[in-house]
Amino acid sequence: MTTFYTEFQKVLLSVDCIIFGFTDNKLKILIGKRNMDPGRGEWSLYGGFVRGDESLDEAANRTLFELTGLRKVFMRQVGAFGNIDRDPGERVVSVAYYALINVKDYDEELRKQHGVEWVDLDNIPQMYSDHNDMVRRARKLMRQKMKTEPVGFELLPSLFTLTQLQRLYEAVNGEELDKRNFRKRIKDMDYIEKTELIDKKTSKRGAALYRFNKKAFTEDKNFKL
Amino acid sequence: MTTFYTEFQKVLLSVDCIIFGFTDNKLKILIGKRNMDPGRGEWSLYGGFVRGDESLDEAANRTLFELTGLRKVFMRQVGAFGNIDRDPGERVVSVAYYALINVKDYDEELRKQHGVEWVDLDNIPQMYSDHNDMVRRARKLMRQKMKTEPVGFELLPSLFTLTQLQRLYEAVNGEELDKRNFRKRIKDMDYIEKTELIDKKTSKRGAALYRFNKKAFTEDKNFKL
DNA sequence: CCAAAAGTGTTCCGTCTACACCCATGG
DNA sequence: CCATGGGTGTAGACGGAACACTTTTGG
Repeated sequence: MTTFYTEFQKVLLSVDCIIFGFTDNKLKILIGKRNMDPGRGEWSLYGGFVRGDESLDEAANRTLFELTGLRKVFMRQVGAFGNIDRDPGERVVSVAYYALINVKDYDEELRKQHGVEWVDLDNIPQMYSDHNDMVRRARKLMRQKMKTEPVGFELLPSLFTLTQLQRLYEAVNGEELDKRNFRKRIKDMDYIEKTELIDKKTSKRGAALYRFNKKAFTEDKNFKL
Repeated sequence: MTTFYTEFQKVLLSVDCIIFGFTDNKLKILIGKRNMDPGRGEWSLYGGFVRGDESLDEAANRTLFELTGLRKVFMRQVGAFGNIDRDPGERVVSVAYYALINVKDYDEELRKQHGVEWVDLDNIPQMYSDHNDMVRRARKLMRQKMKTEPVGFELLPSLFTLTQLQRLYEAVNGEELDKRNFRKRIKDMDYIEKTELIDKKTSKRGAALYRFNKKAFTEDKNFKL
């Protein structure tokens, strides 16, 4: 391979993952304490370096897989973070990605092994470098996406109750929603299908379980929640 | 400076600018033919490499300045583009930025010297590498921004007529708007101020010139157009 | 039998949309 | 005097918001 651009400085590239989950009616992200220098011991997003044989998206997916063992996760780029001194060592530019996962799909043992935990989005500690900025921007994008595209289901089990779904949207929007209005809107979406199954865990009466039918949802339908 | 991360490959970083302008009632972007290898002669965005002593935002602003001589331009990051083979030479990861400028602020001589031209957004030729993707994503973000924040004025002279403003929004939305409804909405925005000045260039009767008062606009006002 | 969550419609109000005519002036 | 773009109000449709009671059943 010929070297065309010799006169410019090269930099290290990393990816950092903002991994959203939903438990106890709250939005959370996965963070842990750094176990390497620089910044050892500080709270931090999970990340990794981009290898020469992979694209940025691939690096992000691989990194997420390393941490969670999950594939085919919904992921989107947040953006590149490239302030000169963002990393106290040498220059590292990082590309942040956010991911939406169902908390129950993440094995608790594996989570502990990696030393990461679910932290309430409204209670994020001071983190290493510019990681708080990354989370802020990721959250904004995620919220936007949730409003206009049916991606919330990525945060729930494949079968869910309408109350669960409502609590999720309440957590995202940061405000309570009217139950009847919410359910009315859901009823209009034929790709959110009621099943015959009943969930008895959360109430004595039992709540109908619903399922998101990805195939029935086509892009042209305009989603609003 | 200590080298902490030795085992990872470094890459070249560039920025590419999607520079939006508005003339002849159409949205345009500035593109030119590449005058360097690889890809010499192909249509391309204007870009440059990121130096060791500047952040990504600074690199983007510097690059835009080199091309246009303009400072303090509205610019936003589009994202990082990092497919392995996006550059036929060695690996280059590029961070795209979009900018909104008033076409008349860009000196025609300077433009010609750089060999770039205003090309209709709906008529973009095949471009070098992934530049068409960058434009697509930039356009999406720009459209989104224009709908929810008062940034359209960046594309217009500081004094403008309501018809100009309407044509701009029509170009962005890709559909005609009702004149009376449009003007009604504008009237409700007290930070779009009518001046005593009259523009006689576009009509015999003359049209009132308006001005956007940045100070009068506060973030809490929710903008919708 | 009662506590606790599930489930279900209607009315009201504000917002958006559709729509047509007069005005001022330069050529 | 007429062609051209500038400027103005109202009525009807639609969609979103507010709101309370009945059902089921495990303990």
